[in-house]
Amino acid sequence: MPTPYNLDVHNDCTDCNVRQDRMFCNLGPETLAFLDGIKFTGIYPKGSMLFVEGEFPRGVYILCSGRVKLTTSAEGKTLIVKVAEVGEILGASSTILGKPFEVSAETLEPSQLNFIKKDDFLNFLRTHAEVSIHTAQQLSEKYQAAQRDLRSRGLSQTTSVRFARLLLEWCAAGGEQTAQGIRVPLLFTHEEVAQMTGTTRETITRILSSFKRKGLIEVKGLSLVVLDKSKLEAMTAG
Amino acid sequence: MPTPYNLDVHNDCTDCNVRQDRMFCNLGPETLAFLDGIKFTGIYPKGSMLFVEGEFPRGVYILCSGRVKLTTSAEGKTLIVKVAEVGEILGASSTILGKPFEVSAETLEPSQLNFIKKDDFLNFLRTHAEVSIHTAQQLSEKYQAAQRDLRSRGLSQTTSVRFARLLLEWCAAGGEQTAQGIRVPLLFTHEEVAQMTGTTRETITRILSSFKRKGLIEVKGLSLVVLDKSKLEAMTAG
DNA sequence: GAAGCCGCGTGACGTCGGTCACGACCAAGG
DNA sequence: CCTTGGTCGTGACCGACGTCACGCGGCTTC
Repeated sequence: MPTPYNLDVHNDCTDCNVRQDRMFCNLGPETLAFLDGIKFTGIYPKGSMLFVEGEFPRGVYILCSGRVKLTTSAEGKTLIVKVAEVGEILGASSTILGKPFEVSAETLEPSQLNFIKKDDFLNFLRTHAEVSIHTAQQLSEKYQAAQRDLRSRGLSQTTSVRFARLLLEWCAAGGEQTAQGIRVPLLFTHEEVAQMTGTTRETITRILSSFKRKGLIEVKGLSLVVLDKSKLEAMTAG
Repeated sequence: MPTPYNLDVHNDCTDCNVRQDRMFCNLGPETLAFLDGIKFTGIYPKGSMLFVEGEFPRGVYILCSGRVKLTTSAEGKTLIVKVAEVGEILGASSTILGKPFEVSAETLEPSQLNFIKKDDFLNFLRTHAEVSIHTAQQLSEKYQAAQRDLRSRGLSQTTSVRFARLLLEWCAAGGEQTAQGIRVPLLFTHEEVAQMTGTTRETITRILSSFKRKGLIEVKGLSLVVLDKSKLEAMTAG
């Protein structure tokens, strides 16, 4: 059966095959059935704004497939806080606190998300301890990730180090070991990378050339090869 | 009855008078009684290390009175991530995830904390939905605070702006309105302020003098008077 | 009172990186 | 064919801030 955007749609949380450890939707059968009753499944094209910074939350989204970038902006500049992965819950902290969103969420590719209305979600938390705990786990992970980012920003002054760290994250997430080194796909433009590391496009271009000159990396078409991972790691440590 | 460090000790959570909205320990009577059964009250002098970055969590602490600073360090430098207030729970995210602490916690003054062992805490979460929800709320607030910090660091390049933001936070938290302006106590050394804003002691000294020269603030002994709050706000916005 | 130590003020210097400006390259589309 | 728009590369400039160095005042400790 053809689906919009060639997306593999999961209609039923109960027999969803992508549920795994630590994902929000990895719940017991009774709880999943309840979830099926309150969720609204939606398919979104690339570039959809799920919610915008400053807006009051109407509910939470669970990312079933695709990628979503979380950003915050001021005076023209944008900072990409995080790129959410499958299984994450988006907007939970704001919904729980009833405070405006502190980030905006935009799909980077066609994505499937389940929406849960605010009151349904809060009630879901109250009545299912399991869900509260999963939510607490997700929030803990987000908190720790933010913490690591803060640390990286606050303690390592140079942009090169932060970029090296980002490269290593890419290796860990989507790296493919080859003879020459680890190949990672280039999923972002220099501009976007700049927004992730909190710098400018020009600086990213310059750091890339400097890394190439030093023999740390190589760019081959649409992918990047990390030639000397250990040197990158040495940079981020020292 | 004299107590160590002249601290007003709360032995019994059930009739504790400092519980308020949004604090972790603001719970129903049955839940509080349960909490009383699993907690260990401790009094700590100034400078006690409650836990250290990298260590595996043995449990969580609830701050009953006093102030605790949360820090992270690398290569000699230290970043003060946050100063915890009464009612906060410390170490929750690491304990929930079973991952090592990503920050260190040190008392800034004599403080009372209740300790809950890891297994007791996790069981407390599972059996009391109310507690899970409170924990999720606390984590949401910490997450949002970290988010705001990240935003401030990533989008506003100048240190003056971040310092202005910190000043405004102090006004909101412990400010006292007077004829000339808002008086806030100077609770930290320049070095500590530098560690909060991610800069050096010298820079803080210079920014302070520059703010004085511009007529924004005045230092009177052990307190600081904000003369022109609106100008500070204008800085942080633009 | 002398000798520390600690927190603070300030000057000189170097550098990382933001800003501006311009040109090359590639795709889409009239 | 030429235009338009987006991404990438690179050079020139300069301002903010980290680093080093030193002096000063106050506080403990002997």
